[in-house]
Amino acid sequence: MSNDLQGFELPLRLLLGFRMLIDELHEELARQGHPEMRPMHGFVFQAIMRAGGPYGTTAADLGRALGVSKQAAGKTIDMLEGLGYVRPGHDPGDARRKTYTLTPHAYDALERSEQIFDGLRDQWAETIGEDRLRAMVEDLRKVTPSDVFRLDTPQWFNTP
Amino acid sequence: MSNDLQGFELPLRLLLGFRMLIDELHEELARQGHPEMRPMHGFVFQAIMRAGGPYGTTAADLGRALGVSKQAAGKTIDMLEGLGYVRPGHDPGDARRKTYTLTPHAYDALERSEQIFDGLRDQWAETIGEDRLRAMVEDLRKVTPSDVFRLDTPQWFNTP
DNA sequence: TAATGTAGACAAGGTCGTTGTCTACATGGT
DNA sequence: ACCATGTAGACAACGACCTTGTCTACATTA
Repeated sequence: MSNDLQGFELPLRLLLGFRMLIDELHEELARQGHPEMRPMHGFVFQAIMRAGGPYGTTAADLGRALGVSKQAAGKTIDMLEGLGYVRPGHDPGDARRKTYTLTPHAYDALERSEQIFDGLRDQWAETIGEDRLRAMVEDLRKVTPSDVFRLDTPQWFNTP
Repeated sequence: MSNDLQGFELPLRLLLGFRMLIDELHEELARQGHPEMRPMHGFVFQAIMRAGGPYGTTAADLGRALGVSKQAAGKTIDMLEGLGYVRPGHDPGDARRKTYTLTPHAYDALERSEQIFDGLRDQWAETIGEDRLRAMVEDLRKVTPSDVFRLDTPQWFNTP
């Protein structure tokens, strides 16, 4: 390998780096009591924490945050509810809204993810150096948008 | 934004960096006569060049290279043939093999992609410095696998 | 109070992947 | 030379997940 890639190498390495981290995260999460979590779910949890109002997030909120239809977001929520990661509530100020909030089980997954990511970060720092890793993140911040959550990424690979 | 991300930031920035580059690539490719190309196709082209034998690549070859079934790979090839990016041939040494090779139109897309990526790379270098960009790629090489092509990435987001 | 907009439920359909089956051809051991 | 085994490709059924469209209940604003 590593032949006539040139300009292709930068994007490819970025994707590979991402996939490695996420794959190792989920291997470890599976060992720690979260075998059903999918790569997508981490993003969904973040979106549920951010997108909704004070009483939680609705399917419509989530759909907008993730760039998918409210129906698709609703199905994701159904699955997460089945897995025990979200639970339904309601908004006392608006009888239409069927809100969802993260359960302790979801927060457990988030905390463990945080720790696992920290461990992986340390591994990278050992390999390339703490200063270089810090520089990488800093540089990436400069060339990527700050409004972060727009995750229609799965099918995005197959768009026009 | 940029609040309680911590360990999440590294993978997130890697993904965002990847998406930015690929999105800008395809915007520009669309302007340059390739509006039907999808993010996935670049990987498929690479795989078609690498995976097959001297007479071209079969659907089964492509499926193995991409980590999908031969049927799925076959459908992708059908689409690419419809778009004029691959054309069928045959392997004189094996009558079963229905091979495909890239057309000049596909090579045109690859050359333009190369140029566009170079331009984007230059933009990044202006923002963060040529040396820092070089360091980033170098460092990513150290922490990512060298056998690069395994692109079942789309649905990968939604695996167990 | 009436017009307009949004949440959620339900249904139909599309895209793209999967597995399973069948036939034609290749290959390697006997 | 022959036969068992394996693989390529065509065809079909099916499943996961997304979409659009429609309908009703509730909110909001003129």
